[in-house]
Amino acid sequence: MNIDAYDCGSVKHLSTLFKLLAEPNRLKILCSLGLECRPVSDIIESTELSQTNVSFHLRALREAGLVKPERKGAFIYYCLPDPELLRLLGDFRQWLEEHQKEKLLKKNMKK
Amino acid sequence: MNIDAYDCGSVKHLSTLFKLLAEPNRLKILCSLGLECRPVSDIIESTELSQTNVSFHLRALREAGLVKPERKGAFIYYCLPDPELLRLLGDFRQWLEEHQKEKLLKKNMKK
DNA sequence: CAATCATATGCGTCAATATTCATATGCGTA
DNA sequence: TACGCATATGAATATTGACGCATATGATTG
Repeated sequence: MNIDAYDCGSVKHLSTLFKLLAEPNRLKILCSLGLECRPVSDIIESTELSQTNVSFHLRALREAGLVKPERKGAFIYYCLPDPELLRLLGDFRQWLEEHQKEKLLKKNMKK
Repeated sequence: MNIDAYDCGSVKHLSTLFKLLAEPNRLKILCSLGLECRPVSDIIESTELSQTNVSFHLRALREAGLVKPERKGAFIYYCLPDPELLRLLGDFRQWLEEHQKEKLLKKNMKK
């Protein structure tokens, strides 16, 4: 690997994390949770996904520790154990917005 | 969508970005570039991937605007148009390290 | 122009992942 | 206990994405 290559740490672990975040419905779920804890039924309603599908994605997020389940009676509430993740998502979102402005700018300038 | 749901902006665009970053070899390429501009042959050498494969991933990154090609004679140099992306990767990496110490991502790591 | 080097692209294949349907499990209440 | 609601899981299918091979394109040099 090249001398001044940037150290991304464990590429494998990073990509595992990104893979989880790369699924639109999983992102939707994370965003619909926000900083609150919500029962699965809420998530199903706000994301408009099938129960099976929500459960499937929640499992992936849960096993990765990105969401934490907590039983309350018949319901299971899910929440983010670390809201810092939302900040990171926000950073990316902001970068993306700026980045796309530039891209549009370049496109328009060429014509 | 719920009232206090977190606004992740366009989930579709975000997930497209994460999908690009979720591929280990693409991450490798980005990291091997670092802040420098390098010809494809360099990338092939430092990542130890096949020429076809590097070209394949470079195309994806290029079309998303994550890398920028620049012809110099027979060579095509690639670089990050915005080094800020490396900072974001670094943030994630750091977040990951802190959470690794706890119990996060335990199952996905074994692979 | 021919030969060669650097890089890109079309195509086929294979593996991984998302989605649905049907069904199971766990909890609260009558 | 039996029943209904909330959530999870297994099997089957559909979709996506990575990779290699062969070949094409575009630039350099003789």
